[in-house]
Amino acid sequence: MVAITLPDGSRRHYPGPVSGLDIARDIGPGLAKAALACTVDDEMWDLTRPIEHDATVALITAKDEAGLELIRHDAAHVMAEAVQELYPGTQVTIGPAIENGFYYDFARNEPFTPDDLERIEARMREIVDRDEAITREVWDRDAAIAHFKGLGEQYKAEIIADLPAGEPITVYRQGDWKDLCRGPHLPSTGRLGKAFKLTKLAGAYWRGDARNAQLQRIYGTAWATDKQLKDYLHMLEEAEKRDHRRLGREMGLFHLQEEAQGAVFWHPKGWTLYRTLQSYMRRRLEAAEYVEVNTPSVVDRSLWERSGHWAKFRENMFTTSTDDDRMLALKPMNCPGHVQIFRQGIKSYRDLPLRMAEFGSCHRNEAHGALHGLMRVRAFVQDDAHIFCTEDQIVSETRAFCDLLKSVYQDLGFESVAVKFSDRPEVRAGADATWDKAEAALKEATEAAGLDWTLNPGEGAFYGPKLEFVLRDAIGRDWQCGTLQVDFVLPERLDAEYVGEDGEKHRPVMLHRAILGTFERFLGILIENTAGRFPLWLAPLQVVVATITSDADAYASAVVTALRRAGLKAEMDTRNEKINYKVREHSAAKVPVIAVVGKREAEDHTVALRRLGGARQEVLALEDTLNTLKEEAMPPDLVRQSAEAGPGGMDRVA
RNA sequence: GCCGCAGUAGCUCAGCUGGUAGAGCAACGCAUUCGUAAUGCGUGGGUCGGGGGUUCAAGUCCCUCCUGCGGCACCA
Repeated sequence: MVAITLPDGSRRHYPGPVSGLDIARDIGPGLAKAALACTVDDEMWDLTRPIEHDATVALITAKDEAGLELIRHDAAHVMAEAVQELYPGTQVTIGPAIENGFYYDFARNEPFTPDDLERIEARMREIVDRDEAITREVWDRDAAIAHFKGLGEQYKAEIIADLPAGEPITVYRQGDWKDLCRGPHLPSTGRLGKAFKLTKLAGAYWRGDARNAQLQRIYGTAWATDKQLKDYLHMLEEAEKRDHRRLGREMGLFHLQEEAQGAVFWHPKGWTLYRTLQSYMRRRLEAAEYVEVNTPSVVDRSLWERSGHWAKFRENMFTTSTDDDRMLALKPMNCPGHVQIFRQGIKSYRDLPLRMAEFGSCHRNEAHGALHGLMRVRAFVQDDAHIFCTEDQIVSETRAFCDLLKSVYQDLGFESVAVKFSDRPEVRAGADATWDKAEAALKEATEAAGLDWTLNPGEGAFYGPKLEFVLRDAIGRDWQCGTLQVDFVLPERLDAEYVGEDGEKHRPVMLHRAILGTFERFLGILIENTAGRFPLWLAPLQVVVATITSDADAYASAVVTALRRAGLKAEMDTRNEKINYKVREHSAAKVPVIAVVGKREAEDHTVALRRLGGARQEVLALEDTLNTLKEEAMPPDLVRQSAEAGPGGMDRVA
């Protein structure tokens, strides 16, 4: 007897071994048709694999996230089968499901071309039509190695040889094709459906190691239904329109050119945006009791040798030399400079925590292939700061930092942030007890700030654990922006010390931290996140006053002057064009507010306001317009400040 | 840095198997004074990414370098 418990708690009894498919049929033909796999005691199983003991079983369909993952994984297998049919001699390696799709890495001497993708996709559809049964087989390890070696599949043989002893070696057979795979899989290739598409071709190193051979990776996307596929492709097209490189050009924010690879030419509007964000950050840091400093950009090699950068970071540093042969380097980070300031004079425990901020211009010679618009540049400015504190202050400082970060992100429109917690790596400096303390402090503080985090095991810096705050760009790529790193090493190397309560000298701990990360990257993300429709307080051009006919030119000029006096960034459009044309153009340029003035407005001293994205207008008296827009354009931190000041403190009550 | 793809006017792109560059938008000029997402007509604009080669002839074919794009590796 086998007793099967279903998710709703009901129980079914079977005389002998039973498969997920049997159970599904038992429940109903609809489910039998929809079921793709099942979970047996929370472990994913093939639908046809016999269950021999009492278990809790849940059936998985394409509506489940797990079902979609199965579809994607099968798509990878079907693609591999198609590739091996079309291009004999190609070796298969690995092919997992990923977010939105799948890939498979192949080893083949000839490169695949975009035309090949079409052929492969067509063959995949044939394989789906063949509806080959997919069956699971457990093999003997040596037999499996011999089998794949015999086929010339060196990579597969290597994978099997590296599997931990005791792990069952499962081979999945679909038609005449076999692949080593942990599974599970769909019952047959027909179940995959045809809502898939091969999307891109790329190189990828075997086992992700640049010292290994480079394989050819084919990416695809796969979905349960054609509609889902269509929606996804549409979403990608839409996302492309908000690419910050495109919007940067269209909106006249910045440009890049080959003579200064990886460095940004900020145009007036872009630089206004940049400065607005920087002013905001500066106010936030000041309010959080940071002090701001500025340290040299070009620094003698000897300092970098002492800090350890010369040994660890040399490849990424730009260097220059003087006539007397001194070797200098452009700073890639601000930290050594900050320690130099800390070291001036004697510091007491009373000076700690000392929060030292700098919007310092840094340069790193990033690998050519790593450059990417504003997201990965060679010249950048961080909202950088180093907190010199005692070990006992790590918790409170981290907590304060997480709170500040959360508040800043919220102000800038990011409600949820992915937080990665990277703990001790194998090779590290510092005693285990110190690491225990630092890791516990980081965790506690992150949770106290209400941030959800995931563990990134062993990925911490050699000098301490770190938090990474990751934001996502328009097409789903993740970029690390904020960070907090606990550092026990640099104060030691650069000999930072303070006098404690006990009168003895002690080493401070350094917390390296940034919220935005770099202004460049953050602005790239911000442009994509807002699709260029910045909130009024950030918009580099807030209002355009557009005239209907030249009769209103003088009044328009008065309105612009009044707006500017009220602190708004306003421009005037008195061109001899129709109002339709002007509205269209400024809307396309994503100007948040268009103030239309014609004869009527000039006579009544009013303004017809049109908001970006809205189709309606509201006619307001000029005075009201000024007050309304002034309020709306107030940066969020100042809004809070004036609210705290209470009624009468300032105009605005949030 | 590695693999693949691409580079034609400010932008988006066309230019078949080699015969000497084209459209739309933008810009500029003229006309139009108009009530909320494109007024009409006209004009100018290109060493076809750089260099080399093949050819009577190269945007088109070959080599090479540069840059960009998509991944991979890297991201202290």
